[in-house]
Amino acid sequence: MSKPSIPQGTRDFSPVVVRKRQYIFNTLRSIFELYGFQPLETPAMENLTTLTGKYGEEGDRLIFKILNNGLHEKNEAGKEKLNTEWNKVLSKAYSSPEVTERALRYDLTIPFARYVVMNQNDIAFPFKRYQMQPVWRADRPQKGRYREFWQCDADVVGSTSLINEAELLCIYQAAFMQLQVPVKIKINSRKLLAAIAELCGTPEKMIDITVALDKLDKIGWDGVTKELRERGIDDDGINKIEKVINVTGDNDARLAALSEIMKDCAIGLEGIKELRTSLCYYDGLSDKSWNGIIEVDISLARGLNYYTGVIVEVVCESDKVKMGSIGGGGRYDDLTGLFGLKGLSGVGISFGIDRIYDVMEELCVFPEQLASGAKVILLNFGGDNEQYAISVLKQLRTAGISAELYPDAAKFDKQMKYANKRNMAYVILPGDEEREKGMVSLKNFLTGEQKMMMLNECIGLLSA
RNA sequence: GAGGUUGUAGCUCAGUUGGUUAGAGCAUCAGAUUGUGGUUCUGAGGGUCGAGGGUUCGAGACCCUUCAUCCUCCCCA
Repeated sequence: MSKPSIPQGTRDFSPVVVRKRQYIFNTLRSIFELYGFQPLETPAMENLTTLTGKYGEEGDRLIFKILNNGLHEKNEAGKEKLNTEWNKVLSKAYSSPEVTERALRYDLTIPFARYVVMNQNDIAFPFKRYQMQPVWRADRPQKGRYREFWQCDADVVGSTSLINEAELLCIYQAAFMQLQVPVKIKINSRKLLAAIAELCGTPEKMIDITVALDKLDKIGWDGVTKELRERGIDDDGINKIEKVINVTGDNDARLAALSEIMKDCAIGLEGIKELRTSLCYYDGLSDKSWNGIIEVDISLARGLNYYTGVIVEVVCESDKVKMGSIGGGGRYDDLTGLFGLKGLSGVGISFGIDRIYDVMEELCVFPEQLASGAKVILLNFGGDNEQYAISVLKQLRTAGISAELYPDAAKFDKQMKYANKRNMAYVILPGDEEREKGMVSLKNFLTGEQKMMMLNECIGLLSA
């Protein structure tokens, strides 16, 4: 049995799918450029030491490691050493430079931080970059989760201004407006979550509280209560958290109510002030014709530990589609500190390309013309007619018309069927009669209409 | 890391309590049709039933092992 296959959790993208994906990429790219972001690409592989320890214990296990080449060339002593190291690698989540020194990138953020640190002398800060590349995780694939998937990030480093937060919100707005995906943008601040932990009298349990709160959508308040208890929060604390997450009304009302609850908590007030300022800048920058909403959501936590300020998440708001988060991001105060460059603040957002694709497919919002391929095909009647077809083909392409010639003088029926399957808009039939008259017959494949005409007229028609 | 699902033609899948030579649709190729496509009609090719072992007179079906696959939990995007 030698049926071909592809590795688990990877996908082929057929022509139509690639066109649709490129439509998403192109849309996002043009928006990033409009906002002054610059493109960046980094290698598929990084040094393993760059990646390990950055994603937590769980994350480290999911890094795809690349086997060193030249493993067989060791001398006797080397072989023995390699053998012991190899066994260690096999027995647990462990890595050894003897066996592996490189790994596939796990996300775009750490390579970006690495790039910034390496090029700090050349970069003009604040540095705004966007990056759209595949990343790899040795995770167990399941629905909507792959071992190779694309991330699309936009970050600003080297500025603490909340104008950046507002601009990133605008980018989200513009992107989902253009892609015609109805969304809600949820916004919160890690400082408010820290304030909650402080209110509970357990500031050191902020991570526990955020992890539990993050599940509110999934497991409901009862589930969260249970989880909070397990994580060592007392009833008094839980009551306070309940009070905070039950704050309702529009964003102004929510923030006002929160500042009342947190009036004695400096970090909470700071978080509220930041949210107010960000939303104020956003108000000045945003497109008022957008019909989505931005909502302050105190239960929004985001999994990643490195966020320190404002955090956002985008969820699809259509009745027709059930989909979780399709984007998210936030501010992180010291990401480059991991590589020795301290005090550089950054804020970034990410688009979940694969999920956005699924949502758009479900909502049927891809432009229709993406489906068609080349515009016109010339049938091949062989002999002199083939020569004639080639001269016509050349003139069409010179005129900028996407055209192709059926390469073999196959049966007429077969060529027509091919044209049909390829979704061609037009067919040109350069046969004996056309060649002798120096004309072409152009058939509109949608209407079935066919007419013999001069090539110039044909080019004019196809250029329209 | 834990639990479950499914492996039969290129693709999607039928296949009865275990019973002769394993089927269908789609796709491919040929013909009806030598310059008019999507619809028809006729015919053809194509399978070590994921792999290995076992039970049986007899296994695609039952048992064991193994590999692959998809899904759920954990975690994440």
